Amino acid sequence: MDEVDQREQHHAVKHGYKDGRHRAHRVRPSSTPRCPEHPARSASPGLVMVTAAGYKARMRYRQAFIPTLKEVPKDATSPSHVLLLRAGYVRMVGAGIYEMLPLGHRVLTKIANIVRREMNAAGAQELLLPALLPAEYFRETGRWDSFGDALVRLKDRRGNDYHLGPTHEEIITDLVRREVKSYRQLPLNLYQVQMKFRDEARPRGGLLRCREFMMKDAYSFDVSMEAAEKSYATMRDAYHAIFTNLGLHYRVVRADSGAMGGSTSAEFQVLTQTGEDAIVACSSCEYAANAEVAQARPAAGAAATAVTAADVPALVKVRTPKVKSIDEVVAFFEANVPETPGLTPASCIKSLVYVATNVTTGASETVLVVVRGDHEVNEVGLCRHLGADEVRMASEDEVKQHMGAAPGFIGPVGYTGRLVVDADAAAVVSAVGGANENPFHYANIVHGRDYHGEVGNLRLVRNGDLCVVCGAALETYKGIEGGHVFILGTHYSDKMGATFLDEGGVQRSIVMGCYGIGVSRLMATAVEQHHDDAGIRWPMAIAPFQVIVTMLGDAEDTTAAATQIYDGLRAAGVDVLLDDRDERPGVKFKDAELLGIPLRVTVGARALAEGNVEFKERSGGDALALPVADAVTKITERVVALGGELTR
RNA sequence: CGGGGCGUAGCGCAGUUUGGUAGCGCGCACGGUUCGGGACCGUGAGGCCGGAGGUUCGAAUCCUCUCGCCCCGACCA
Repeated sequence: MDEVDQREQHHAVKHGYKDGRHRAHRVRPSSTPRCPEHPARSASPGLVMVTAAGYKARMRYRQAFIPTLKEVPKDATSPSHVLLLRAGYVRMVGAGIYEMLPLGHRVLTKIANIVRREMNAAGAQELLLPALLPAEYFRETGRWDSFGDALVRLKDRRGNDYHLGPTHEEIITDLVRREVKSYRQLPLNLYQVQMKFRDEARPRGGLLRCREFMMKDAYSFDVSMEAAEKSYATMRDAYHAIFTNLGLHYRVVRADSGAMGGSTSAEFQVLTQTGEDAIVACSSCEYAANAEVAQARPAAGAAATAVTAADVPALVKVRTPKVKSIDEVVAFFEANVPETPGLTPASCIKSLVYVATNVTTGASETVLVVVRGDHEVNEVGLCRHLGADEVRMASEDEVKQHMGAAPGFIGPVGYTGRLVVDADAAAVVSAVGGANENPFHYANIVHGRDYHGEVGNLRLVRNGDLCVVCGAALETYKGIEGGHVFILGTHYSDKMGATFLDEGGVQRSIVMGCYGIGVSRLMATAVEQHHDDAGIRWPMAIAPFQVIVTMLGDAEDTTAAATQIYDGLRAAGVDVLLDDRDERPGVKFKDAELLGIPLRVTVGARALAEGNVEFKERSGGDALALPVADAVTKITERVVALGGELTR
C-alpha cells in the first residue's frame, strides 16, 4: 500500500467514518493535504471529492477486475464480440444476455452520459419507466398480439399477464394522457436510459443483437404535425451531435417507411464491416439510404450517344435455343449474330414477372418488370411504385401462363398487361431482349417505339452508381443501426385517447415522435469500427480510461515517478489506470493495447535515466519522450485535444 | 422456425470411428531463475466428459430423449 492510501485510511479509521454515516457532512480538514503536487487544489476542500470512507484509492490494475483472455472464446465471431470478451469488458450468460464488467460498464456509462448531455441540451427530460409492464397497455394498442414472439411475456403469482418492455410508447402515452390536458403543457420530450427486452428470434454478433440491451428512448409530444416536425428536427440535430461526439463514423439513412410514407423517419447507421444492413452513401454529399430504397441517377450514356432511336433498324427476331440468362444471351449473340457487335449485359433488357398484392384489399396483380441486363430489381422500390404491400417473383408456371413463353424468353414487346420499366432499361437505345416466344430473342428493341411502359426507378443501386442528388459516385457499406428517429403521428395517441384542448377549446390528439439509441449496441459498433490486430482502439470520448500509466519494474524512482504522474493526471480530471502489476513489460503492453486505452505513458528505468517517460498513442505513431515534469500537462492537453472530458 | 456445426478443467482443444484408470497447451497456486513486447525450470490444485434414461461386467465413447451455444437463412431493428 502506498503512502497516500495509507494515510487516507488511517485518517478515516481514526475519525470513525468507516460506516459512511456522515457522508453528507464529511469534509477533509485542511491540515491534511490531499495532493502534495497540487497544494492549491488541496487547500480548497470544495474541489476535492471526499468519500464516505474518507479516502480515495488509486485505480490500480493490480486490484482491478479486468479478466483478459489470451485465447479467443469459441462462440465469438465478430471483432467486437471477440475483443470485448478478451479484454474483459463483458461476459456472456446466455444467448444475447451479457454481464457488463467494470470496464464495459464504464464505457456504457460514458456513452449514456454523452447521450444524456445532448438530450438535455435539446430540452428533453430524463425519467425512468418500469421495465416490468402489465399487459393492459399493449392490449390497448393491439401490440400484445401483434408484437408476437419477440415480446417477453410472464405471469405474476395471480396469473395476470405481464411483459418486459421492448419499447415504451404505450406506457409513456398512458403517463402523458393522464397528466397532460392542455396545449399549454406541450411540447414535451421525455426520455429514459434503460434495459429493453426482446426475445429475438436469433441473437447474434455478441452485443450487436441482444435479448436484453440498453437503450435510450425518447418520446416527443406536440400539438400539431408542424410542431412535431420541429421536435423531430431538434432530435435529428441532437443525434448528429451525439454520434459525432461519440467518435463514430456514421451516416443518416432514410429508412423504408413503407406504406406510411413521408420523410419523417431516419436511421443513424454506424458504418462497419460486419453490419446487418446494406446501405448506400454518396462519396461527396450527404445522400445516404438503405440499399432497399436507395436511388441512383439514370445512366448518362444514353443521351450522350450519337445513336438515336431513329437510327435503330427495325426489330430482328433471332432464334436462340436454350439461351436464357443474360450471360448466355451475350455469349450467343457474340458468336452467332454479327449485326450486334460488342453486345454487353448493359445493352440487354431483362424481363421479370412479379405478383403484387395489397394486403388490406386482398387484391393481387401480375406485372411485367423490365430492368437493364446488368441490373437487379429493387423489390421494395417496386412495391412503392405499384402501391403494393408485397411483391414476389412469379413461379415458372405462372410466367408461362401469363406470358405464353418460358422465363428466359419473355419480353415487353407485344405485351399488353401492366408493364413497368426501370429508367435505365428505358434508356437503352437498342436493346436485346426476350421475344415472348420460345425460343426467340429480339434485337434492336427501342423503348417508346417497340414497347411502352411506366418508367420509374426500379433497380437496386450498385457501388459506383451516380448519386441522385449530386452525381458523384455512390458507395455501398455495411451498417449497424445505432439510432432511429421518427414521427409517430397520432397512431398511439388516437388509440389510447391521449388528447389535449387547444387554444380554441377543441380536443385534439397529441402528435408524437419517438427517438431511440442503442446504447449497448453502440459500445459494440464502436469496437467494430475502431480496432486492429492488437485489440480495441477506443475513441477518447468513450474509452473506459483515457490514459494508462504503465510502470515497468518496482524501483523506487520508477514507482515515485509513475505515482506522481498518476496523481497529477487524476488531479487534472483525467481518467487514469495505473498498471502496477508485477508482470513483464510485454504482458503490460499487450494488455494495454488489448484494452484499447487511447494514451499510454510508460514509466521505466530506461527513459527515467534521462528524466523522461514514454508517451504513446494507441491509434498509432511513435513513442515520444516527455520530461517527467511536463508529462501531466502534455498528456492532459492531448486528452482534451482528442475529445476527452476532464471530470472533477 | 428451416439448414449446418458444437457441448470434455477458467480459456482453447485431443480422446468418441474400434467401450476398459480422462489427457495436452494456456491460465491459476507454490519455489527458484528471469525482467522493455504475452519468459524459463520444477512442484501442484482443478473435470458428475451439458442433462436424463437405456444397452453393457464396464460408457466421454453405443442407443433414445432432452437442454444449451455458434453460424447461414427466415424474422426483427
